[in-house]
Amino acid sequence: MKLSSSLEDYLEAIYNVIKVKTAARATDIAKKLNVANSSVTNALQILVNHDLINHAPYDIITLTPEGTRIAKQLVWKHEVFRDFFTTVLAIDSDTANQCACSIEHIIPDEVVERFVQYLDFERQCEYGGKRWVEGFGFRRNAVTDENDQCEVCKEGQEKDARSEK
Amino acid sequence: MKLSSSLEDYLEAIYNVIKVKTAARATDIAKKLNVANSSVTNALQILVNHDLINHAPYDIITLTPEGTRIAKQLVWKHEVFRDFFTTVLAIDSDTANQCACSIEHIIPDEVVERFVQYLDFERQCEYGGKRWVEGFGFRRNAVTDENDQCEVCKEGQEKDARSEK
DNA sequence: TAATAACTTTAGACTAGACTAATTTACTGC
DNA sequence: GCAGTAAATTAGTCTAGTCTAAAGTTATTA
Repeated sequence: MKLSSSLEDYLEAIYNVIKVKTAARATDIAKKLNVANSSVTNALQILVNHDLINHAPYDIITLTPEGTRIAKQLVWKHEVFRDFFTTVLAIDSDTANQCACSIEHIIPDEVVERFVQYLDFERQCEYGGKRWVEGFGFRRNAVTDENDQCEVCKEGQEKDARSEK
Repeated sequence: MKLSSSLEDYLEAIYNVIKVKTAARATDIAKKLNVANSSVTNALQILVNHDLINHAPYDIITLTPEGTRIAKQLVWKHEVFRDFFTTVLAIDSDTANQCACSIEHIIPDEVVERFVQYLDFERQCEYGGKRWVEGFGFRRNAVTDENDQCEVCKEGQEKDARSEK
């Protein structure tokens, strides 16, 4: 039962509103997603049919366990991508969020896992960490001359040379 | 004049067919994109209206200069992402292509540029290159113990220690 | 408690993009 | 040069997702 990007957006928005307000109203979602109220009503009915939310007409909106599970997964993906874009690629936070928001519906779980592992490594690895350039992200601006070698490479090579003596 | 993902797919498919066959036919595109012939006809009319392809009914399909420009850009994005997924994250080539195919319509140019810079660095940097694990991609499996340090980090530290003596 | 405001839903229209079935056109081999 | 086949187009249908406008429901407050 694969949800469309659009329905995933609704579900995620509901989750995010509930995190702050304990229960969501249609208007909250409409504002958040910048769509008409009637579009929300429409989406809610579908999500109810899929047993992802609890919602009677004119009533508040809450998530079912399954809805919560899926929403959390979406939020997780969103955060992983936002993180990757800002931390590794040093993309500004608005663009990073926008990109995350669209690709989170597309990239399969296994691939997101790889992003997580990669991010973890970057954070744990001494050498990786050292190469992080404030405001530019991991390594992005690190290649500084025509020799195709960054400062860290050169340092490394010098050390290699010394330690091989 | 932003094209939809779907129209971009058609344009890219046309480009790829033309690369091999000098001119494309509707059936080629239909097979490539796995859609009905009539869907292709439909898309072609829109692309003609946008001056991205040359095509008279029942005739062959070629790209206009503008169409070529856009198609090339799409192919470029596709390749950058495929590269990133296979080379850095060590995703299998099918999945990598699928992911590339969907996010190429979404990620803005500036962000793709960052991916390129990142890939370039990974290829140029001695230390980065050394950490590439065959079959697992750059660094992915490099963190091997509870000390949160990979082999390369340790090596590096040992060298640091020796060279500081 | 009645009026009003705010919210929600319904009804109906529209668009993009796909499909099938029927028709039209172009090509190929005799 | 014509018959048969392959390809392309047209016509019409369907779905998902959006919208506006109107009507219905709930909540607030005088």
